Amino acid sequence: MNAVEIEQAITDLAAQPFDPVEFPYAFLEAFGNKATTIKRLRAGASNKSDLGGVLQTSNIHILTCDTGRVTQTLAVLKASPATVKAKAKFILATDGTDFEAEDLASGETVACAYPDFPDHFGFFLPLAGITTVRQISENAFDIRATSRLNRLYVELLKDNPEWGRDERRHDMNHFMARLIFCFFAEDTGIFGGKGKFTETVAQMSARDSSNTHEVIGTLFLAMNTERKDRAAANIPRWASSDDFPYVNGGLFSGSMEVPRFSKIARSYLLHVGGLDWTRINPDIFGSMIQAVADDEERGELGMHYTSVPNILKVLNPLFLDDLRAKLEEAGDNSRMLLNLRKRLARIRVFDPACGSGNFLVIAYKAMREIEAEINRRRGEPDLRSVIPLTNFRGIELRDFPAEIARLALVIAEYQCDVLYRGQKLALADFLPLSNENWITCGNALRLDWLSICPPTGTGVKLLADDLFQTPLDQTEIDFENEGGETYICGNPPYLGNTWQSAEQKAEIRDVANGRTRSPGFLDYVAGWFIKAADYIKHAGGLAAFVSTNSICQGQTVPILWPMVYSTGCDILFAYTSFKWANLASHNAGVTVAIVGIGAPSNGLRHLYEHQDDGSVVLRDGTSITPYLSMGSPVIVEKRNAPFSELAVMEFGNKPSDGGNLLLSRDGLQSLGLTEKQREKFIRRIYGSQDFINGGARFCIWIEDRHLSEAQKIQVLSERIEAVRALRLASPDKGARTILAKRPHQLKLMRIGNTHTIIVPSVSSERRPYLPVGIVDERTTLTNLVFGLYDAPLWNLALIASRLHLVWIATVCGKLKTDFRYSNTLGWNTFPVPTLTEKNTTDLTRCAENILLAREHHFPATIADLYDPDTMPADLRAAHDRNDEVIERIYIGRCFKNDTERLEKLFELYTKMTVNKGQQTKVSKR
DNA sequence: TATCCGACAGAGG
DNA sequence: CCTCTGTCGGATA
Repeated sequence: MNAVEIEQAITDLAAQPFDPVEFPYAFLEAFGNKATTIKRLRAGASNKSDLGGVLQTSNIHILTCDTGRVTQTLAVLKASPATVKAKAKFILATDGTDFEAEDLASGETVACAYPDFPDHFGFFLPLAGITTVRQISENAFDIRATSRLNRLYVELLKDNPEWGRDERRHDMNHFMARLIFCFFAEDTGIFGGKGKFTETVAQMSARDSSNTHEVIGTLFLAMNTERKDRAAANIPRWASSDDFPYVNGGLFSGSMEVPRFSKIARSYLLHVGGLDWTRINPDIFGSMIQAVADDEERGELGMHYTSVPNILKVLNPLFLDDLRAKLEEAGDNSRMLLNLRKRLARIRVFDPACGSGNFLVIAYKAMREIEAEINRRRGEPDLRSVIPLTNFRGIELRDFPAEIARLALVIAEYQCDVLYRGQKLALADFLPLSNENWITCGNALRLDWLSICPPTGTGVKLLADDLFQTPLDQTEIDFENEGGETYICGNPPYLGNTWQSAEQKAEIRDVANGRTRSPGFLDYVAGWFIKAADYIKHAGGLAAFVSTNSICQGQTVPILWPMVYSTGCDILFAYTSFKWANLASHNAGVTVAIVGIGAPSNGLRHLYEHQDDGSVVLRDGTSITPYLSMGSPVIVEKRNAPFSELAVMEFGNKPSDGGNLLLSRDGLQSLGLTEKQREKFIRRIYGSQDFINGGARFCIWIEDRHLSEAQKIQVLSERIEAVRALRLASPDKGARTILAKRPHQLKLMRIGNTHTIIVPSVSSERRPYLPVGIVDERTTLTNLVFGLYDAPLWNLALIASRLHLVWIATVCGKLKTDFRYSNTLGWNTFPVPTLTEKNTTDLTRCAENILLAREHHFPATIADLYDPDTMPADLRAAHDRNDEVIERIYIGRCFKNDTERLEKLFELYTKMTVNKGQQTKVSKR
């Protein structure tokens, strides 16, 4: 169960009549305990209570009691030896009127009226195993609001199905945004009297809900009508009082239609309104409720939000750090403080993938904080903010988040005013809302950013080819940015090339606009980097995005980065790969990097390197490579053949067999072949898994000349036919046309004559060396490993070196942060000095020693042997020796560290690409 | 034809 | 459940 589901469950529980016997079980069930767990507690088997209550080991001790004895009961629970013995985290006592609980670890307590205990659900979330993310209990309000709005939304769509169709979705979303505004406004004093909106709806609408939509519609109309015009508009007195001011700002203009409310929907509405909306966090809340309007995402309601610290990883280096440094520098100098304030007023923040606006909101809040400090130092604490909300611009594809983004900014502005200037001044300046809409709903890759975020005073015209896509009113909004700065930021969508729609591919191709031959390889997020670079070329500014880390790896680098560099942009700062946490259940954790680009300046570049232990180390330097390492930008292009005398490395066999040609050990047994048949028709096959963890797989291996003989064996011919059928049905043209004609074989039929050196394509980053090994002439490879067929052993020594690992880790792609080997990107590009005969002899011996050391530990697997915590000393020594021999060949001594290794490799690579010119095609065996 | 990638995916503790 | 670590096959050039 996720937090939203739990909130719903305990809200339901609190609404039911109190049953002292059932309550403990119902409470535990609401927190996601399984029926069987509850059953065992009921039966008493796992109930450790010594007081007649319910005590779940390592969780909670619950005791219901007679009226008026709650406090005493809690004390009894605390004193109970069973509570300690069962390591309970919480104790809870209630009589159905009062409710008290204590978190025994922190000593924090909750005491409230029984019906209000769901307000404290965040307190109990550890019961559901939700402890890892602190934020969720800190933002309990946002989850409750999300949960209740979701119920309302779903209920309304049930009653008004036509509002769920595409053409009415916007109306529905706009309606929800209006409601949220009203809930916020009624609790923050913007409307007269706390809870005035909800109260009015409750009073004026019939209990049977028949006229709820009319009451709400009337209130909306009032908020869209200036006082002086209300009489003429026939607005009834109850809606036209001072309690409901003129709001507008586009929020209450447009269609005034309100969906019809069932009785249930009406009660949900009143329920949502009952929350204390002053506690809303516009940044968190916004991204949580996005899912409300998304049919596919609704199952993970409240699970997707970007954490504030992660957003600051973008915003701080982008411009906030600099502003704070200037504030520091200004000290109490009134003139400098004034200049800084003037600068703040002209800063624009532009998020071209703004979602519900959390980057914008956080940037806005941070700037207000700086402004407030300036005003404090200048003795002007009451001064109206000079930071215009309209300078926080966004583009969002989805309608509902776009609505919410603007609302979130409006709420943030009000909250900042209250915080820094006081409630009274905040109220005085709040209404009416500005009429402009600074959040554009549309496709950021199709819209012209220069017209949505136009640089003023530079005379840049709209780009003609995008003009037709741009809503005209966007270009008419004045920016208060004369002579100001623009900062582009955000977390755009990532989508690998395999998963993009034709539409999305076309967008990327159009954005690249002929500047690369291979736009088809780019991740969708690359479009934002290219557009940002183009924007900066015309209008200046800086940009930083959270991005899948793959844009700084492997094949993407030579496609994307030359394009960005050609606009005159450079990487100014970056965060290296880290896991981007959200709470979605099946989310394995996407690995991201943050990259900031802009016109080069003389200033230092900042590289924030994530270390293995989770800490971040900041390194300053003059240049950052597109692989996010320190150093001048070298770009490694893939090659079809190695430099110099390295052996040829080939891709493994792709089965494309639907499991018919590959066999487990058991599968092989069950074929029931004779010894002779096995000799002829079966080979061992290795994938990465098989090699690293020591599995055993086999494959059916039928040479063309043995085909007719194989077909006489029924088990084989059945499998061959199954493969033929599968390949004929494949969406892959190659599989249908070529592979289906030889269904008795894997895609390739490569196998060594004497031996094969193999390298797994993906392996854990924890290992200190790349796993590489050697297999015999009866063993072939899947497409998950690379093979050097019959290659001299010294090649293995090179692959097993620290030097090679550093190269692969830098220039190849990654799967999350794990090593992903590539022959074209990593092996064929690996720079090696010319090797003498003595060199190869020495290296061969090193390779043999490594293999021998491994054999001493038979039957340990590669995974066992190369576990950094338990790697055997003799194997480590063999590798040390190997590294020493290799590094002497490179520079006559050992390298000091990986940084030096990489520098040398890039230097050699640059030399070799210049000397060798274009690669020479080497014929394959 | 060869091969890079995955807002992942599936196994295991 | 959360942690760990590499399958599999489509899309590309």
